[in-house]
Amino acid sequence: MGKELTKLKRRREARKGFDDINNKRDMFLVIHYSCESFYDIKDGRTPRITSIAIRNFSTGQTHSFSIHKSAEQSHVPVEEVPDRYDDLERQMLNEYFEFVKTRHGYSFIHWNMRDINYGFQAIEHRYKVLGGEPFIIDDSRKFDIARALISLYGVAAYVPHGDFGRLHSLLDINKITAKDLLNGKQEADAFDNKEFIKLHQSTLRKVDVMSNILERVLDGSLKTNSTWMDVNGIHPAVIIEVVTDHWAWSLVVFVAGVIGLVASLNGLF
DNA sequence: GGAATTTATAAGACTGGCCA
DNA sequence: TGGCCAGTCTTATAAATTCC
Repeated sequence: MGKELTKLKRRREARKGFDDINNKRDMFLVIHYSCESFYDIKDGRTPRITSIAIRNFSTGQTHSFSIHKSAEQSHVPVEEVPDRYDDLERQMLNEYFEFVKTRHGYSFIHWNMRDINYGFQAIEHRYKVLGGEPFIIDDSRKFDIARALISLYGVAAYVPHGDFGRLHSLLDINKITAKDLLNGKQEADAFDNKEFIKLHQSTLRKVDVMSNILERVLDGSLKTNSTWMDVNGIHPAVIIEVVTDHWAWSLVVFVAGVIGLVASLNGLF
């Protein structure tokens, strides 16, 4: 299969994924989380999780888990939070995994949460480090909206990466207000400055804007830099590959060959 | 800002058809 | 049969992408 056809296939799969979400909106949860900077850790441990937000795509009800919330529940003053990071992070992740465990049949819509560096595996790993036994969400219940958008609109065309990632660029293009929303660097700085409420609000805001973007994809109103041809996968190369790859084309060539052979034999005899 | 992963491109190896 | 050429496939490398 040619590369244009592969892209076309991915586009169809992404579209099907979005259709599934649209048909079962109440069974999808939008998830995002914040953590320490990936780069500033010197002792080799993985970055701490600072807050997690999970929003029901249908109802908009949002559950959140954060270090500062855990601190408040345990009556730990903000200035003492760094000394109690392990306890508070563990408490937050206890709540998170209890929540996830009770969401049978739900699927999770996420933005690039796909590896041990940043993703579900990273959260599970942190919980293990803190002595917990994580509940593993099956990969079939995860939908990476960032990848799906690339499949749907094209990797190069749809939105620039910009200084703060594609999510921020997408918000700019669609004029979605980014109030309270921090970029990665700002989130890392907020953690260093113990601004946990800011971090929490940013995470909540991100699941909100992800829902907003998803809603626009489903109703077809999302603005991107992609052309109509990019979105619909109509290019001369695609047409050529469809024609040459399709079994019907082979059949046509075969029949034409037989007819030609018969005609030439008739000419001989 | 770091590093792993993904994607795109280039280069080389291989295969099959054609012709002398 | 051997050499040449074109097309295809595989591998290697480079560039882009990604998260906080």
